[in-house]
Amino acid sequence: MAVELKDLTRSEENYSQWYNDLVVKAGLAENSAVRGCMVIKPYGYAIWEKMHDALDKMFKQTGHQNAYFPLFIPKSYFSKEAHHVEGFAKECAVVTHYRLKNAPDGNGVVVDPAAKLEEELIVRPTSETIIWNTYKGWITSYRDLPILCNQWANVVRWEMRTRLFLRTAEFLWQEGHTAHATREEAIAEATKMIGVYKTFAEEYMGVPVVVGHKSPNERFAGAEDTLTIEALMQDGKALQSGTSHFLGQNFAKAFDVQFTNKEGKLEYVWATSWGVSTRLMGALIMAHSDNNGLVLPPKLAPIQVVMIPIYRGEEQRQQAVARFEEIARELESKGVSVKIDARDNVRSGFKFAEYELKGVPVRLALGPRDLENGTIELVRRDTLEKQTVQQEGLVDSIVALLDEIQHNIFHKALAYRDSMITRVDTWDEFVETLNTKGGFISAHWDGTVETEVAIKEATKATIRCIPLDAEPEEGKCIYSGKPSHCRVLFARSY
RNA sequence: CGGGAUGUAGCGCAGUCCGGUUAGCGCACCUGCUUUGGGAGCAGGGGGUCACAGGUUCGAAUCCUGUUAUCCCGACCA
Repeated sequence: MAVELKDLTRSEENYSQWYNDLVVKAGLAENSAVRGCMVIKPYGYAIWEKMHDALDKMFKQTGHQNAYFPLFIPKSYFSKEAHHVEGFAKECAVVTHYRLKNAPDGNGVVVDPAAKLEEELIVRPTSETIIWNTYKGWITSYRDLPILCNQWANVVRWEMRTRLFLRTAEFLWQEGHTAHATREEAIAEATKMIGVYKTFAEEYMGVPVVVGHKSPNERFAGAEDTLTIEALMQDGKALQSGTSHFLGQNFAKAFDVQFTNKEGKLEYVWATSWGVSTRLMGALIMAHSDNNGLVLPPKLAPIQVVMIPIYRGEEQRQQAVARFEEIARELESKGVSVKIDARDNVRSGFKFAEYELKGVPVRLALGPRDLENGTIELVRRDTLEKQTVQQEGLVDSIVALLDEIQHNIFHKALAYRDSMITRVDTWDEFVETLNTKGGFISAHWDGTVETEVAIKEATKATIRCIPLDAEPEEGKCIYSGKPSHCRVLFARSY
């Protein structure tokens, strides 16, 4: 059971190895035997469930309802929106047959050629097409609008290279799909939902994000505008953590979804879609972890407080556990999730290390010395500070401490992120910053795809976003020298 | 699909160049005793189709040929 993280400096090339090691050893996930797919283990799934629950609540508070649409999308639906197909065609898993039969040579089974599907089915890489095909039947009048649906589902994108949580062939996500009577309303919806993501990332995950527009080149296939939240990982690379798309009337036109407006005229419906995925788990892990393992924000920690009895002999063990049970009941009554680890087959030091690896925010240890003195040992995961405190008033101070840890984790990440946004005005500086410091680079861009692509080819850096709060500022494009009206954020990214 | 590498116990590896005892080490696992306030110690034990197939040889983890799988770097991407 012993686990040991390689003590790697996180700014180096082996960051990805370190990340992988951490994910596996903390018991979050592992690669499965199926190519590019991942097994999410119970502890990792518990964190995802916390994310799911918090997000789901936020969606409902903003008026959305959950629904469910098919996993399989007929190829013909898929091809109706030209940009959309183009964007996803290269990474689709396709179902061509519906039956197997015993192999003629008696060795296992083979695909039955007689069971070829007349029309192939695409395993959804995203559900716009199947949903808009369905919405067509739901919408005839302005009275049917808006439709505000969300779906929790798995999707499949056959990526060339995969990485636990960050890019797997199959991943879990939610996708919201809304239909509106006006352009303005749809834009407001897309903006509202990227705001929900920002709130979630910052207040629950403790991960600061920049909200902005994607450049046309990075836009979702089939969208008129893509809004994104961009987070920064500790190795200085950016991670697109959630997107919200204003789809215009593209899908309504592709699927012929029209409604009669108040004036009795036919109009195409306006659409949005928005999603976040298990990739958020990757963001959570990479934004906060240290060389002792995960650091989980209390709001997403499956176990917020772990209690480890210190003892010699069964009698002392029972005494410590009994006291812990009292404290646990009190904590639970205040909504704190606790675990008493009374295992007798590993030593306490092992447990300390294990819960640090798993990122449990607060750890309590209680032994004979404490029982005598009315004290208890308390360690917070974010700073690893250890203190011996009075048992009296413990529960209230833990509740307050969890808040403080949540706050501290976010502000630490925020300070780092802010220190990693560099304003740059020349190409040399741009390249230099990218290669030595990393992080976000705030620079002028002439607004053309050619320049964006050229910069990407030269440096691997892409425009992460055009921040929503970007101040208008006259300047010259970092690459072409042509005039620019505001700064955009560049970074190398996952 | 290009370039590079690797398949030896559950995991991580040595051994391969230069063929030769019963294939080895660390971790994990099992048993016992002692331990228990930061990843325990000692003793004993179990676990192998050396990726697969063929070839060379008295003899192959080691040499040759083919196959296959995985990983890394590109292209692709939430």
